[in-house]
Amino acid sequence: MNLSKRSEYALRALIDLGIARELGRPILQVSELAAKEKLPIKFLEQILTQLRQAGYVETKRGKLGGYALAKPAARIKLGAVIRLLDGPLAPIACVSQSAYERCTCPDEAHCGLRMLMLDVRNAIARILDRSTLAQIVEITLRKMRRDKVPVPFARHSFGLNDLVRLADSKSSRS
Amino acid sequence: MNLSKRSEYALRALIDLGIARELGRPILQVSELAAKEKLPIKFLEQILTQLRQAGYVETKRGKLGGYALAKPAARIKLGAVIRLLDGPLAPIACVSQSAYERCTCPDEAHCGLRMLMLDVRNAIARILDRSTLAQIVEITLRKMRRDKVPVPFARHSFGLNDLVRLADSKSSRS
DNA sequence: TGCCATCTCTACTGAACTAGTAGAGTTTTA
DNA sequence: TAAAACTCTACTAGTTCAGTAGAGATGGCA
Repeated sequence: MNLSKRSEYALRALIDLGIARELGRPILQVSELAAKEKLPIKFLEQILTQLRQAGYVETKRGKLGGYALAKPAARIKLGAVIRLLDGPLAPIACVSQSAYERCTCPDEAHCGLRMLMLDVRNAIARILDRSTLAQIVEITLRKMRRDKVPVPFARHSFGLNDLVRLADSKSSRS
Repeated sequence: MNLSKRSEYALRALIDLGIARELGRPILQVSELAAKEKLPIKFLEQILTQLRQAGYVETKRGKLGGYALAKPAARIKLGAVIRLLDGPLAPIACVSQSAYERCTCPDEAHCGLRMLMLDVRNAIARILDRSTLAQIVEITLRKMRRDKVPVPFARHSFGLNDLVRLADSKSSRS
């Protein structure tokens, strides 16, 4: 019943992109994402490429480039993301909707194991196919604000980039 | 979200043993189990050994030996069997009850991914930790009888063993 | 007693998968 | 034009999966 690291990192990255957009920073760089989640940068890059090819994110190349969500967070279903990276949600192929395969049991209609696993698969799919990135982002932000935890990617939380930008604007004005 | 073959075969075997006991045949041989489910016999043997060590089945060695459930089917929780063979039910370690491990995210309490996966883990556990072998066996048998499908391991479905026994009893009477 | 069917235990293995690493190449901006 | 980003392809060490193999122990029966 494992979620692979690929899927885990993909979801973390999407959630971060969702949060950042919500806070007015639509584009994040791989290095930022990797740093925040402490992920190997090259591996994350690969995953983001996969997400781009599937239409979840879009990229801006060159200096000041980065990744952004390619569609509204409300239209990104988390189940679909996991299916993309990890394959079917179902514990065994004979109860998969997206990748059904007959199993070796003589009579599916009277297979106890199958009935059980169908329940499990439906329970998983009910959660994952209903929840959208927008929901997760919203809940996360609400919780953080309620608990007065500093929100990541916020404009007002100054990072190195902000300092640089500030210095630039000052020097150009002088 | 995969169930390994190990777990799958273990559950199939347990269900078969449960059905067989219900029909008055408490002991089955590996060869019978393997034949019915079309599983590699040596692999199944390994799995049954594991089930024995964990106290789910007991064995009778020697001629006419075989495997039987070691406790009432109502006391065998399917979640526990899967945990034994496949490890924790949770998709990621930071939401596992049985094998919790901290993950790399800075703040678990405000991790969106964690909230989602906690939901998934609970949904899975709710099903698997509540359902017992007895339930599965009962449902399976009821369905089979309702649909008039021949029930496996039944005494009245004559196999080689029955013929032998019949021949024996006849010759002893004559 | 000896035979044979059964379970037991340990070791091995090929294939696939996982979680990366490496590095040269392309694009864009300042 | 240099630097900072993304892009693409290839490679890999380690682990897991799904078995296979075979010698050994045990118990029932003739």
